Amino acid sequence: MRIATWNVNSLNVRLPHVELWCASAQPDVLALQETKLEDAKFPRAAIEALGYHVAFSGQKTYNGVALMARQPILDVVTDIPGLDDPQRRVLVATVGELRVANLYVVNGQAVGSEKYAYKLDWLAKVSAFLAGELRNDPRLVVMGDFNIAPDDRDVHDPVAWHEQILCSTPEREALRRLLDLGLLDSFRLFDADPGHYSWWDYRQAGFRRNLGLRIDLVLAGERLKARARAATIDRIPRAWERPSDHAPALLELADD
DNA sequence: ATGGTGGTTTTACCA
Repeated sequence: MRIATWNVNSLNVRLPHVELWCASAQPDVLALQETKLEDAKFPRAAIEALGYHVAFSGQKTYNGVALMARQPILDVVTDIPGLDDPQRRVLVATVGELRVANLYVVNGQAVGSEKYAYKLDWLAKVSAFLAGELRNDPRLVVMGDFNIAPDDRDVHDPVAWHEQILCSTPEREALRRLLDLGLLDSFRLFDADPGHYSWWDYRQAGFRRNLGLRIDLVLAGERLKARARAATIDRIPRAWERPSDHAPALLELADD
């Protein structure tokens, strides 16, 4: 089965991109971030017409997450105990035998800012919640826009980004603590090389010049490791007209 | 050169 995550930066604008990409990539599970749609305006019928079940947690203008799946989506959680947060960034659900967490991690704006403190606090609380999920069922996949490049291989210019937002040591340590619960960065099961990115800034012709970061991750519970067959980033939709600034990241799992 | 692009209940804010 194919599991994917994609920050679409407005599903209103990117619905045709999602339709086109699903037709070719045929993901069985697709986590979307930055839908930027309140639930009453979510294009449920258009997604269902593609042959998917869908669950969503959105708000006007900012944030918003959704989960599409070929199989029914059950036991949905969008609010985490101890994190009373109007920002819609989390959707955890059961899809077949998998427990799936879709995260739109806080960007953080700048190291040392109020939003940075919120990011680190958010990561600690979400990680504590996911620790419980992993204890319940280690067939957990945690995917989304992490807004953290795990290490310098994931950064086009590690000198320029040194200790900057998305790359700072406290952010990387927060991600490490999440991984240490028993999750694997699936992309790194297959490719240890630098130069693979999932996000390119719209500014400065970032994509054309390949000035990217790998911040969109599919983390797999260690119990899923033996079933992992491939982990990739599909850059093709980043080159389409009026693209999202993110590319989809995928994990292919063999059947149990 | 402290900018730049793109999205959104837009002339500010977020990424």
